[in-house]
Amino acid sequence: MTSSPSEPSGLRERKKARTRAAIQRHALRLFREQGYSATTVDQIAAAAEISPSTFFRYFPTKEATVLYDAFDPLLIAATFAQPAELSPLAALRATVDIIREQVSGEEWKDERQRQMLVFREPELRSAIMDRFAEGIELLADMAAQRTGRSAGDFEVRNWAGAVVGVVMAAFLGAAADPEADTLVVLDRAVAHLEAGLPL
Amino acid sequence: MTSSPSEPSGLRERKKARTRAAIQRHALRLFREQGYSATTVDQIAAAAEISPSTFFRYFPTKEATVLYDAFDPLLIAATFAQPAELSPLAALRATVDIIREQVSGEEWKDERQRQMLVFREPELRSAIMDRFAEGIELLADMAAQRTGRSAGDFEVRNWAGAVVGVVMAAFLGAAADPEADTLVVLDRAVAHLEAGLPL
DNA sequence: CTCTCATTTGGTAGTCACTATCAATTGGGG
DNA sequence: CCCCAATTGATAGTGACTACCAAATGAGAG
Repeated sequence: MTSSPSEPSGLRERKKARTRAAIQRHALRLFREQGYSATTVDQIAAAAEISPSTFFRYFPTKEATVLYDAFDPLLIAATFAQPAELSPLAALRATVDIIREQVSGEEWKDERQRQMLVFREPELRSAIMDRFAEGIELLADMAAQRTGRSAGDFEVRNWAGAVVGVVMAAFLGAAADPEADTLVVLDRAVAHLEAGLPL
Repeated sequence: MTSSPSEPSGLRERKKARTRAAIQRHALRLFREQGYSATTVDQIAAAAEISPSTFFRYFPTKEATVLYDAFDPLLIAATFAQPAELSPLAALRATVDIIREQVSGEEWKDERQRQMLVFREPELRSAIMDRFAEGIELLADMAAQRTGRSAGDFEVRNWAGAVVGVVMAAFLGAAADPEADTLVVLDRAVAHLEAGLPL
């Protein structure tokens, strides 16, 4: 993985990337050690050896250091890339499988840490919940495309809401249990939804 | 310390209730007139003729002035009060009907205003999304009670997630459309979910 | 009716996230 | 080697929110 858009690759860019990574690393470490709200931006900046001003040039908010999800764009791209003949739910399931294959154990361990932090800290949780709301739009678009309906269609949006809700419950549940495997929980959740949510 | 709950008593309590209502009223008015983030707590306090210190004695945060939902406890109580033989979804539908009957047109108009504000303002939206997450627990409890399962049961929680997701989508959709009737949208959403979310 | 006491209030000072701005530094191309 | 543009740090604010203290006030006791 080099660079996504044009061809930047100067020494300058590499330094920026390193600074960004350092900020994020120290932020996560401090959050883990002292808790999220007990950690100030100044502390993070000091640990990363930059000025507080510079911190805000790399991240718009303190939240953003934890909230940025590297897998999110990957996940979205993978979902849209699934063969058109798959049903929306089948496309989703295929996406979960892709993540399982492509993400290394090490990466996933870090991601789990991040998830537990985000879903437990109230301040962070409300922020991530908002992203779930955005997820409804995304899923509605995907389902609309796959079924030939409009993205504004009530049933499409309602379906997307249900899927997001089920995913939310899965993440919330997985975050509460340190032993849980998010992907397995996600699989069960989709399967149960597909079966019509029998109780 | 004689009695804490349900004290209808003195002039002191009435004044407090009036102050609280005044803060909320002026806050909502200012938010509507100038926007949420452009309104400062000091402005609200000035409008309500109290000091900023006093503002925070009545509301823990600026958000709280809009976020408190008077119908929420009513709704919860009504749901749990439904006959035990109703299925969880039937109990939910019955609850929506109760709201429709019990809430006056005037109250509902105010509530609609509040909903549109909360679901459109990003800062407020993330806060309300968090309450939806809490809603999962609530619904899981309700469904667990009604089906004789445990509240921690995976399928119960997954079902609750789907319901909350569908309600989220309904509110989000209704907030985006000034003409929409939230309760009607809610009815359609539950019906569609009950039908197994066909696309 | 008045005295006392607990509650309520306003004011002051401080912390922290975040914004705006400006001067100094630094990397890179010519 | 030098100049330009990007990057940085420092300074000064704003606004939400907390901690604290001292003045005002309602309510019950005498």
